[in-house]
Amino acid sequence: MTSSSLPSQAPATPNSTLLRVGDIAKATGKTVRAIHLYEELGLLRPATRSSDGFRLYDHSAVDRVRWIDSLHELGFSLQEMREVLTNWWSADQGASAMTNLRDLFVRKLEETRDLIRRHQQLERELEEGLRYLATCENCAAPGPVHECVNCAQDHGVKSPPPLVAGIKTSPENARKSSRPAFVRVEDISTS
Amino acid sequence: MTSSSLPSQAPATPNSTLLRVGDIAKATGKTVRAIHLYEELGLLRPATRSSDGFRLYDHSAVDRVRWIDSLHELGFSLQEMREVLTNWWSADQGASAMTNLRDLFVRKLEETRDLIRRHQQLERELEEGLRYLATCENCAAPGPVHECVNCAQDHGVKSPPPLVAGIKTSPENARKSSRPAFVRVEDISTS
DNA sequence: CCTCACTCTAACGCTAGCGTAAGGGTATGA
DNA sequence: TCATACCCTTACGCTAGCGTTAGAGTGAGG
Repeated sequence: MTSSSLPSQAPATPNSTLLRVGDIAKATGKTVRAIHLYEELGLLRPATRSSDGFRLYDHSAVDRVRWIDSLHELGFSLQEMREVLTNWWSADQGASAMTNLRDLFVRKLEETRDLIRRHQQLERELEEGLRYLATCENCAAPGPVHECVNCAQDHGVKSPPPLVAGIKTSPENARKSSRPAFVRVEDISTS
Repeated sequence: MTSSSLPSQAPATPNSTLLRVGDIAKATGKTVRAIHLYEELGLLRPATRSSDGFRLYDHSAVDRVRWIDSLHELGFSLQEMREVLTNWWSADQGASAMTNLRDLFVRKLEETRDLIRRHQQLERELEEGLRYLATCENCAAPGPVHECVNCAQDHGVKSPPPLVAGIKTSPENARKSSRPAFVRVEDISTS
């Protein structure tokens, strides 16, 4: 397919340790467009340009892009990342830059842990839903799906877990907002 | 401020168990606009309308909105939720509907666990970053921030963790894509 | 020599999930 | 009687993070 170890097609420049944008893209799994965007937003800059205008990066650019990716997963926006960078490099003393960064990390660590807790909660709800649905295997009154709303089966719990209850309520809610939709008031369960 | 226990301002209809869109909004923390959107997308439908055209919901609508919220946190798009609903209600037999739902839950459970693992990884990286930065406290050579790139301090690890390395590489990357930017090739660390 | 693979800049397009405004109606309470 | 608090529909606006043309240049291999 493509030449094995060379940067791309050509060494591109005497200094063969430089990478072109496509190389960065392949190395990081991003698209060329994304790399360009990061540059536009001030997150990344080629070390230099080749004579014909190609962007040339050194290897640290790969680290930078991976850094961007990690922070993105941490919920940072690209703008926030730019603030982190300018914040760091605008501090004249390393000590204060370090302190800022540490505070940021502490905040994000808390947020991350919070997010993990919320997802663990959702994990439990899914498990609960599955346990509930498992008892449908031996349903005492198999029938059309709309009868599941008034299910009398013993599912081991008082009421269906949220993730199941949300579905079973109010049948036929689908249908993309057409005419006013009329429903007889008597049909409404008076709860 | 607002009337205490009444649906809103008025009972709105003989059947006092019905809720208006504002009530649903307050009960779920969503905005009225969001509720309307859910309806447009076929995720929710008022049980009926009042004589003057107001949407009137029964209490199960609150469950439905909470359900939407949970699934949203699980990474579902509103479109996907609609598919889940139509999928459920279009199955004529409860058994097959249940099987579909269970498969979906299983898939999402895996995804959720995966996501938790990824965030735990990020959590570790943050902690690692903090441990690294902590050793900056007793920096042997305090100075301007750009010297941190060649830090000779013993941080207890061979190389700075990714979240720190990504920042320290290539200084001054900020500056919103202006002129071509020239850099002397000799300045590039040949890694 | 021609074609392919790669690059450039500039700029419009797109999805999601609402926000927000415009223009108009109803009902409650001071 | 008026102000206030709800509600309605329609429809354009907005942010993020790229995707996707368009139009043009460069170097290498066959």
